Amino acid sequence: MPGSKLDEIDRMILAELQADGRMTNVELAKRVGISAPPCLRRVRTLEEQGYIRGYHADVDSRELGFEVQVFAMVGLHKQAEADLSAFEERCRNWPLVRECHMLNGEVDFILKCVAPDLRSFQSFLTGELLTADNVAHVKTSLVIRCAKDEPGVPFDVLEERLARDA
Amino acid sequence: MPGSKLDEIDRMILAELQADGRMTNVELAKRVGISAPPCLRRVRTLEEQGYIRGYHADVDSRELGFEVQVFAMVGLHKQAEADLSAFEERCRNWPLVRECHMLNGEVDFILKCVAPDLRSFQSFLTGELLTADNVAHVKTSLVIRCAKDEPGVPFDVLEERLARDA
DNA sequence: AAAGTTGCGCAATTTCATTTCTCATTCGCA
DNA sequence: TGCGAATGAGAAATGAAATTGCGCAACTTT
Repeated sequence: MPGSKLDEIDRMILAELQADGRMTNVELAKRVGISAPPCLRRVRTLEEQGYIRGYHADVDSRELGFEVQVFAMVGLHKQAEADLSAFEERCRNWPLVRECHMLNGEVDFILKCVAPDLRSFQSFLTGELLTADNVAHVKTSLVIRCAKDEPGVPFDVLEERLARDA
Repeated sequence: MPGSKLDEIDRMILAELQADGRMTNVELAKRVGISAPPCLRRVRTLEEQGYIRGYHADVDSRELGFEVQVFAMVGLHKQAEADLSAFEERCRNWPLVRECHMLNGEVDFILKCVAPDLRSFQSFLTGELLTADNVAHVKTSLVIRCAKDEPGVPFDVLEERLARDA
């Protein structure tokens, strides 16, 4: 069933695959201490139950010519659900917007954007984002450098917490 | 050599592996239209040259009990390089901080944090972040919901751009 | 305590990854 | 124009991994 609890081995599997998504199943099985077939069954189950959403290569966007990363804080005029959804849908259709999170507080959304250069970002900003319907104000901040970028779950914190609650 | 330009096939490989990092090499080769051995060689080369930084399972942190996501805007008192680096190093050692980006403008850093619940985030905020050396002010925003989360490169934009420049 | 359920490991089969060779194309250079 | 050398593709072979089927043991449930 969806929601059935994970045991120690499942969490180890998730941690290993988060760290290296292309690990072979036999290597994974060795690391978590069971044989390959049950290990593969567990992985499939974790995928079906949604614990694993997918696997992705981590591609260096700067190497590919996307030199610019920007965080954009967006405020809307109206915040009825229909307005919020409409803006989210627009974000999903803007390829330069890679993330769109709705926030509490004065700012309604934060967007993480990429662009080949400052010029094309400005073009997107003035031509698309600022002129989009219902957008009240946008404050942008250029990313100077990135000190840490590890999307995912801090499994060490999770284990601590489980140990404490036990 | 590092820096040698990518051709059409290389970009297709990157796009495919970004979309599905566990694709088998034969499937990948079929999709990009070459045979398996040269395809594997290209993948290895892309890895060595740093175009591919790694592969990761996309694990659902909410399913694992991390209910809370927060963006934290951090300002420091002093911004000499040593001060900036020191703060970055601290971020790398905080497991709840998953991303740390240095920004231009009034805010010095933006952090993306996760936590099991609000209480443990508040505890981190007051006990660690706010009391850390050189931290002047922190403004936090809770993530209400996430409309888009697709880290990586918009390959459609890349291809457009290459077609235009050609 | 018997029956059902769950999950493991072993063994066999299919599929894939990886290496090795050979061949075609391209480019520099005489 | 023609001769290597280099680059990169495909074909075949080999070894490793993924996947399936099955039996067994432990734990629940009744």
